[in-house]
Amino acid sequence: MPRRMTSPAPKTEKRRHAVMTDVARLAGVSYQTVSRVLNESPLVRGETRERVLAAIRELDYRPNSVARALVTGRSKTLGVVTFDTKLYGPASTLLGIEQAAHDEGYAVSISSLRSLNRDTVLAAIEQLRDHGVDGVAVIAPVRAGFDALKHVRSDFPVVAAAVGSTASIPVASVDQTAGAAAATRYLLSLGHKTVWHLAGPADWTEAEDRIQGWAAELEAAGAEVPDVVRGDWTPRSGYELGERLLEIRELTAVLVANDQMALGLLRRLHEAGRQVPRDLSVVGFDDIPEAAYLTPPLTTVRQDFSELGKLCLQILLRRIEGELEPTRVVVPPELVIRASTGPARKR
Amino acid sequence: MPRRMTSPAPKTEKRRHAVMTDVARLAGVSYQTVSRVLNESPLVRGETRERVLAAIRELDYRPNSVARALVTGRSKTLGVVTFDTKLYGPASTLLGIEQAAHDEGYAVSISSLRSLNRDTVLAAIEQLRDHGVDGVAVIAPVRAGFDALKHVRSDFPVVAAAVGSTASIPVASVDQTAGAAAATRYLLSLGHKTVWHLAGPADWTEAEDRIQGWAAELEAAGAEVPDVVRGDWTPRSGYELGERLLEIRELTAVLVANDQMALGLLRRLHEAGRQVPRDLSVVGFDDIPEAAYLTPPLTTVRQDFSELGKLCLQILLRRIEGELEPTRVVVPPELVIRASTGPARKR
DNA sequence: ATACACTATGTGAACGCTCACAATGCGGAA
DNA sequence: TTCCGCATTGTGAGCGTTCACATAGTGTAT
Repeated sequence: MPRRMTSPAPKTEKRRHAVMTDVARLAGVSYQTVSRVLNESPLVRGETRERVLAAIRELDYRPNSVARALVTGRSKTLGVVTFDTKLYGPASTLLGIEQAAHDEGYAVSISSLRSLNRDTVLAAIEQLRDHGVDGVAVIAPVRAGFDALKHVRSDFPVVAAAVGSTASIPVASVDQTAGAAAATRYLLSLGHKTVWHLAGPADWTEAEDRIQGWAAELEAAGAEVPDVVRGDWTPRSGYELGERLLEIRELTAVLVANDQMALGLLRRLHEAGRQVPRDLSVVGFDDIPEAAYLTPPLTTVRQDFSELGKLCLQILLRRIEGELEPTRVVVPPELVIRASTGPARKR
Repeated sequence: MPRRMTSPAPKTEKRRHAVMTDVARLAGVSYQTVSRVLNESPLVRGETRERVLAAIRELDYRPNSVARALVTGRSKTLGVVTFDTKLYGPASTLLGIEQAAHDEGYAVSISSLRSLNRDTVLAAIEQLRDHGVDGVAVIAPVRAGFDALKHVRSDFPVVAAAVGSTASIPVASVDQTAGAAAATRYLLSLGHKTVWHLAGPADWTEAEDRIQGWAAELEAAGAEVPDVVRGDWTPRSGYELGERLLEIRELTAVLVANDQMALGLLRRLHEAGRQVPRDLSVVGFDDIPEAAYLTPPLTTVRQDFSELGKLCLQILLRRIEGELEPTRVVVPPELVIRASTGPARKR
């Protein structure tokens, strides 16, 4: 029985790693019995099990998950496709998914995109699949990413995190519309005639959802719906677009689509000598850790990203188990009132 | 030759996935020739290669990396152990490693710790190893994490990112000492008698390195070395410890160990009516995207985390290739001067 | 011609595990 | 006693690759 490395052992090389046969031999059973113990089969006599477990401990045996994956077709590994993990939202969602996955005994492979379009998302999913993952979660809250998911072969489990609202694919998301509406409602309740909106990029579905919630709330209140101003999520864009907002005479309240832009805007307003919230109220979105310590502390809509990640994972696991219908789960956001909002100033 | 799923096919289930034998059959060669084509062996006639490639395309054949991993013992997957990926530094480093790894054809499995000590780090590494990764990078810039690495069996490739300076293990790090020294030197050059330091937790090696750089620079300049004040990296702690700093009469300049704490401190100073930089100069560390848009824009020490990630990966790959001696690489930081620093005020 | 070095391709085995089924031993019902 | 069923264990095969070696084919120095 010629092994790859035959008996005339070349170096003092110690046995790389114990395998199932080694354990079986030491315990005086067959490899199959070892396998049964490992898989917690009830068909093993208590005493035998003990003997096997002892052998496992003695040899410091670790099951080879690659071999197991080969035969079972399940790797107990999940893939996550992300974009721009420096952003607080994606980073937190990833973390949520990852920790939930580990709790369920899954490893997590990530693939972070540099550019985001249908092809890159699709390619990343395929690559993960080739690496043997059992399913993939996509944190790509742009329309392109969401389109991509429709093109994944339907027998491969995929979920989307925080992708927009109109989808035929399984999705976990924060209710952006409700969040934006709540913030808008709050500002109106403070006496503001209307609320401006510094939005995110048009291809981000969550940006669109926020616009929708904001506009709907204004309309419901009979308030004017101003044109949206588009930023790109960065503090820089908030700063630069502050310029534009400063020109608007009647501006008394602005809903900003994320905290980072709000931060840039706050800076610009400060430079222009505008007082927040005396002259102008500002609401952000996300509740980044910094939000409470800005000047002034930022009123914002908190998103529970780790909850989102958890739910996302649950959906994915169910799909892996074979559930077919696309589940959709929504996490409610929460308005956190701090010091950047106040009553409308007298005109 | 009984296959698992025999000819009396149960459902209209189409063939799950083409395998090498299918390609071989279609191309009229043996599976081994297909393997050779896949592995770019020169021992294949051009015409044969073409035929095989055509068959691969036609069947949409994808090599099964799990099977390959089983036989080669290489999975082309790397593991990354991280802590608190919501923090800007770790998140960015992870991103750097991940993207560099993908460029090299490696997949990346992550494991993010909830608590950080020797056992959790070790357990995470083992778990990744059990899942078949070829090597592991640890982003755990605390002493405990670094201790853990010394206990990993030496035949398994491991690198540390940004772990402190005294190590017998392969490490890529930013030169914290130099960064802190540069910032301190700059403040002294502005005429400040000495510089206070709001440091990070004592078990973080980068916190200690920064303290060391700061203290050394003060000593070199013959300046008094005040007691350090300890924060925990959060904006909250910067805010709360601001209280303590406010009591110090002679305080004119403070070096804060990261931007988030600096942000909290700035907030506290603002509340207390202290003007930055007129009354007090503040320098941060990291250059988070928000730093330029704080009030005032923060002078800080920029760390190139993605470069760090890249280097980290290179070291890891070299180890996987069999390099033995622990390489150590250092990335220089950069002092970014903005508006939170200025000349010392008259006492 | 005969051997000798290639080149190009094929065959058998192994990686470490799980699945399907066979084999063994035992107690109790017939 | 004889047979059946059940609990327990073992055997053979196969997952989809790659590695090591064997074989066939071609040209060329001897």
